[in-house]
Amino acid sequence: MPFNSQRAERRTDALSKARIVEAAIQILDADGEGALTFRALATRLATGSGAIYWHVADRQALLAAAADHIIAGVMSEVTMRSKPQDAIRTIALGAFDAIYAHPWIGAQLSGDPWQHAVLRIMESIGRQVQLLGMPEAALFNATTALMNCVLGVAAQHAAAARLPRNTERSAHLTAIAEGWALLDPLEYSFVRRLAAQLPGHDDREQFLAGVNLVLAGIQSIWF
Amino acid sequence: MPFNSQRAERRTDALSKARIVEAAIQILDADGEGALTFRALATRLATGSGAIYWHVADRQALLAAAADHIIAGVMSEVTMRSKPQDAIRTIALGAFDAIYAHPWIGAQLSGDPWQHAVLRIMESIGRQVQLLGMPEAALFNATTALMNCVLGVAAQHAAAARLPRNTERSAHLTAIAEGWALLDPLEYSFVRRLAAQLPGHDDREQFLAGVNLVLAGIQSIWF
DNA sequence: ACCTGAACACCGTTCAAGT
DNA sequence: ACCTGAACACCGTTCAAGT
Repeated sequence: MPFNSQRAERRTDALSKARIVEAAIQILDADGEGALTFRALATRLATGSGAIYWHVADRQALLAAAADHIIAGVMSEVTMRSKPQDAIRTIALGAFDAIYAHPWIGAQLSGDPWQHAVLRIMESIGRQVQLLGMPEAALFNATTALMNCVLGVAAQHAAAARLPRNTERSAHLTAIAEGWALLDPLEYSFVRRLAAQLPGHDDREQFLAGVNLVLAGIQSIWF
Repeated sequence: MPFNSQRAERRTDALSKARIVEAAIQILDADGEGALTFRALATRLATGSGAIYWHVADRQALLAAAADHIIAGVMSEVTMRSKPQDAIRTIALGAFDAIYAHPWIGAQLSGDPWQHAVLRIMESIGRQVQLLGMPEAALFNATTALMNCVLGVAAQHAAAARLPRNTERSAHLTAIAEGWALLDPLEYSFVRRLAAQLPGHDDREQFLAGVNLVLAGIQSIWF
């Protein structure tokens, strides 16, 4: 019993949205999106599965909160002193690294680009786009185009996010590469040509090239 | 009994992958991705739920086949006589229209960008990019950037795809707009500025502007 | 206010049994 | 070869009952 009943006794192990989200992230990182069940989560938190619903609306909200928690951390770390183009690259790479480190975020972001985590990224990027000083109507287009780079990598990692572990994920990638090699050489000449380039290819570099391509487009259209 | 036993008697209602995919598309179009269950599909096909597994590996393969069926139709309709930039716009708009008409395709494409339907689009776009005559190493970047536009709209429609009907989808959009209006004006100044622009905004035009932005970037970097 | 955990209403997938 | 449909092993979510 607390001797001061005005300040509620808070047990260290009391349930809270923050603790639930933290546990969810651990499960997601360790075993992928499929492993996040309310039963598994309840077991990890040593509680009943129904208790989670007191703090979180449903599974979708839980995933959104988990993604938002990580994206919020990444976006708050980004400090801006450089010129807008560099800042945009930094923000985009921050999002890329978050998706790369937590593939389930890829599935989550690309599965619902209206969720809070995506808005956070868009706000960060959009502010820098504003600084470029283009006409109002163009802001939307430019920011969306940059967001597409982020949603693109998000999608690329979405499928892998459902697999449980890194070892199985690399197997998944080689399976994809093999699938490409089996495509009809005439009907899929271009894809096969890309497939040949795939082994020595750096995801992050490729992502940055995409961002730079959009930035170049912005530059050439409005400046 | 067929009087000619060499040519197999084919009952009009015989099960086949094509018929299954067709029925699946009807369900998906009518009631969204959530409505596509093997039980519902079996009922519509007047068969047992297990029978479907004889023709389709699993639910994921069924969705991929459904998406591929529609994308294949769209891509084969695209005839190319114009210059590559125009052809790219035509292909991209074809993909856009398919996603717009069948939002579940959005969820499907963005959920797994290594599936066949996506490769189809990439092949079509990539061939035109080749015609632009840029260096080999740049082909990958340019095509991926254009694919990002497609995956971007795909993602934008992914969330709506889970809702059942058009009426509920428009309610979903206004709910999103209201959510944006409630965001902290200081922390989300940019997003709120965009939200104001949202009502009089044309998705298709916006999409095309994104494609043009990337095309302009390609032009300015390599030509 | 917050937590418990059994119960409900579903799923995808499998498989012995049929034709 | 192809189909049937009950059975299995799960889910998310609810809710009466507890503290």
